[in-house]
Amino acid sequence: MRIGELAARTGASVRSLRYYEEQGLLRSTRSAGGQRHYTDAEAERVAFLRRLYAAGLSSSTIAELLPCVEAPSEENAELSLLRMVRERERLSAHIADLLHTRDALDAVIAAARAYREDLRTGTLAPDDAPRCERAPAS
Amino acid sequence: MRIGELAARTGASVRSLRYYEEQGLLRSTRSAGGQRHYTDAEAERVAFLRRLYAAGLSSSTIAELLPCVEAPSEENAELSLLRMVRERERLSAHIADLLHTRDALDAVIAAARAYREDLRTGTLAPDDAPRCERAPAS
DNA sequence: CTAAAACCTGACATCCACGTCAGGGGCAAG
DNA sequence: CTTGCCCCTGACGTGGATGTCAGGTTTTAG
Repeated sequence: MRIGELAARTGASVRSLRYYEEQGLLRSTRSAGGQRHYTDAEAERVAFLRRLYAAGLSSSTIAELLPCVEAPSEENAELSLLRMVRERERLSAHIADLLHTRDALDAVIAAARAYREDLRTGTLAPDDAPRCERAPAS
Repeated sequence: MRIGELAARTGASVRSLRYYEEQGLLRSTRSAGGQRHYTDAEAERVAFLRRLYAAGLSSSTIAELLPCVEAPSEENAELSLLRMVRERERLSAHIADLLHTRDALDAVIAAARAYREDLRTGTLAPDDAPRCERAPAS
């Protein structure tokens, strides 16, 4: 398939696909006229790349990991494995942080709801505003 | 405390703190000479802001949410609540996506480990490289 | 008092994953 | 051949959070 179809299938823009190639994350075969052609495998690769981007990995980090996926060998296997494990840890920490943040947001929301309830029932004492940013601890 | 100490305490750069203020996310009192002074409450605020930034919220989004935290009132309460709930959903979706990505990464790692094991035991068949990017489905 | 350290404003620089535009070709249908 | 559509390269624009520098002022330590 050509680049337009790959873009349509994966949801990445044409510009992005060329950018991925430029960064060494994606390959293509060229037609006689120079147009890029891809197989279904490349579509899967793009989906994988997009996941990694969404996980906050940068192009260069992804490029470091790809050798394993691409052409595993004795030389790079250990190094790639190490990097992947490290990225996995980073990702886990990030997820934990986001869960934490969501909890904080929940506390803010709960406080806001309680405040609204107080407004309705008229139980509001002066200066009794919810102090959301001091919600359940860090 | 002055801005340098606040920066040291929160891990944000001095530049960032001034930027937060510029965006209306942080306030300071000024000394006679014009220097910013902060209380412990501001340090907590900064920690809260950094959480929100880490969760992918932009300055403007945070600015939209802060009125609730800051000065809840009848007019903005409903709107802020709505926005917060929306951001909470966005955050949840993002977390789910990251968990998904971590699973994919785990699959890649497992494949790489298996490949390494094959190398050691010599059970490797030709062209038996792990195809990590085709790991357990999307 | 004086020097050093910290702070001020304002402005320009940077990074990164793209968007977008210009100017030009490939390629199938009619 | 022409029309239309998709594609090419190259280059500059963007946005958001932050780095960095210049030139000057305030605060603190000695």
